[in-house]
Amino acid sequence: MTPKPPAPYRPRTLVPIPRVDALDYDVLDDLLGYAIRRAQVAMFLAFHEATRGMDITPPRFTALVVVGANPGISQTTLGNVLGIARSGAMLLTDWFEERGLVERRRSPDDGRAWGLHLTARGERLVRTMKRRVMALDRRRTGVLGARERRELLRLLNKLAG
Amino acid sequence: MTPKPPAPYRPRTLVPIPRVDALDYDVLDDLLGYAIRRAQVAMFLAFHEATRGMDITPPRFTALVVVGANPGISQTTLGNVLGIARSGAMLLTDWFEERGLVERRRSPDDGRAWGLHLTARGERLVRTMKRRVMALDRRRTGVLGARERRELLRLLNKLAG
DNA sequence: GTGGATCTGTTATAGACCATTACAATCGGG
DNA sequence: CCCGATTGTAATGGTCTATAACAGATCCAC
Repeated sequence: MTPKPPAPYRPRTLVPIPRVDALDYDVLDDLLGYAIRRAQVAMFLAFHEATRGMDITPPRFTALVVVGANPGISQTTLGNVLGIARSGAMLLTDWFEERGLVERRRSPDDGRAWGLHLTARGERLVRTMKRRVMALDRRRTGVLGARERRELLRLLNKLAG
Repeated sequence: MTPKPPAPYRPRTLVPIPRVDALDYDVLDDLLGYAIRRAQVAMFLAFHEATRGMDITPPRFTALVVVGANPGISQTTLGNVLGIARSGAMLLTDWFEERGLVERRRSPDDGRAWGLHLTARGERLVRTMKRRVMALDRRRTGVLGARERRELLRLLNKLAG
C-alpha cells in the first residue's frame, strides 16, 4: 500500500456571496461587518484562483512569507502572528516540513524552541507565490483607483487596530 | 437521560490578529487581502461580544434578518444569500426551528418548497440582535469618522462586486 | 544554587462548519 | 405525459482549530 496520496486542498468557500435581486437586505446594507465579510470572500476566491495547484491557503501563505522574512522565528511566535494556537502552528509546520518547504533547526539560545527556516525549495515557492498573489491583489483591486486602494488599506488598518 | 444539553456556541476565532513588534511583515503590509482579513477578525470578535449569550453566529444573524425582512423565503434562496449549499441552509433552518425562532410553512404555489417565517419569539430576538449588533458596529467603527465609515462601506461594496 | 512558576513543543481529542453525494417528491415545458 | 431541472432531505467526510494534558527547558526570586 502506498503511503497516502496527499489529499489536494479544497477551499471551504466556493462561491462569492451574491447580491440577490428583489430581496430586502434590511440592516445588512448598513453593517460594516457584513460588507467586510463579502469583500473578504471575494478576495479569498481570487487568492485561491491565483494559487491554483499550489495547495496553498491564506494561513499557509502568510506563514511562509513570515518565515521567509524572519528566519529563525519560533513556532509560538508564528502562531501569534497568525492568530492561532500553538498546536495549530505546529501542525502547519509539520505540513511544511513534510513537503520540504521549511526546516526546523534547534534554536541556539533556547533549548526548548525550534527556529524555522525556509529551504531552497521553500524560497522558490515563496517567490512564485508572492508574485502571483500580488498580481492578483492588484488585478482584483483594479476596480478601485490607486488612490482609493490606498485609502481602503488605510481605513482597514485603522479599523483592525 | 435528558434529551441533550444544547451545547453553547463557541467561536472558532478567539483572538485578534496582532501586530507583532520587531517582525518583518514583508509584502503582507501591502496586500488588501491580508488587511481585510485582520479587519474581519476584529469585527467578528466585536460581533461575538455584542451577541454574547445569544448563541448567535454571523451566518445565523444574517439568516434571521433576511427571513424577517423576506417572509416566505425558501431554504434554497436563503442558502444563496449566505453563499452556502442547500444542505447547510437546511441544517441552519433545523437549528432555528428547534429553538422556536423560525417555522416552515408549505409554500402555496410550490409543493416542494417550504416558506420560512419568523415566530413571535424569533421576531423579538431579531429586534434585540439588530439593536445590539448595530450599536456594536457603530462603536467599533467609532475610530473612524462618519465620512470615513461611509467611504469604507462604499469601497468594500465596490470591491465585493 | 535551587525550587516553583512559566514557556516551548508535542500529542490526542473534540467540536464547528460546510461541501459532496445520493435520493424522493414535485414542477414545468415541449 | 414524459424528461430534465429543482426542492428539501439525509448520510458522510474533510478541514480547521481549540482545549487539555504532558515533558523538558528556562527563568526568577530567594
